[in-house]
Amino acid sequence: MPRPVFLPVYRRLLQALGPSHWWPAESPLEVMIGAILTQNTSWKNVERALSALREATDLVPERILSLDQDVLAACIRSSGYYNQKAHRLSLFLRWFSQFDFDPKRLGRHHPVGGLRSELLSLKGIGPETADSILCYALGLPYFVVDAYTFRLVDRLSLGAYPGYEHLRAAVESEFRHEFSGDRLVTQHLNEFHALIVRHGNTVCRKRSPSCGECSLRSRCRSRNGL
DNA sequence: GCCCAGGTGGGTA
DNA sequence: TACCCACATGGG
Repeated sequence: MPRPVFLPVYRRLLQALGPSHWWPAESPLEVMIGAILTQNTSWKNVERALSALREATDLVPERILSLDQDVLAACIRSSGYYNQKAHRLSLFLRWFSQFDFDPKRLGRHHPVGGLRSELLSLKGIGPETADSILCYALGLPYFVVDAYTFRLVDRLSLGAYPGYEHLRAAVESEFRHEFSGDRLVTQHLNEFHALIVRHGNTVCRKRSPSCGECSLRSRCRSRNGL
């Protein structure tokens, strides 16, 4: 096993920011819906959309599916790309209905790795959305790579990872080696992604020559945070 | 007015 | 494989 590069960053972020208790949602289904709505969109706008959708349907999946497409789109308008996302959300929920909207049943049904492939086969579910669902809704050991993660790897010169899957595999491999058991690995992968997002969109958002708040200060400089 | 935000899919060379 | 573009709102 080569020298770890992500674990030191993880520990510094955790020490600087404290635990995250992610994902910000009340149920696995809400995590799944939020994961679709937050595609290329700020979380603030997603919260508005979730509130409107909750108002209209109580986030009961059958009720969401019973809405007309244009009504659903109107509910989630604030999250942007509302026509596209209304369609994606319907496709996803229709697929999820075969498991009676039961996350546990969904987790049990598939062999290792099979569930991820099946999620990726759904229109509108790409790698980041799939891994968000796997990690934060289902509690499975997958690391979520996002724009912040690529930026962090770049700013801190953590190495060359050509593409999403390479970076995900590298982080997961390091964490699997460090922590034992899926439960613990999941917990730390969950926390690492959460810390990266929190660091990216709060602490280091401002255009400053260094980040005085976190332990990445010496290298933490960029157009946009990290 | 301009840039960006916890992406994804489709088209073209 | 590597780019390009559409999709769209709301905040700084």
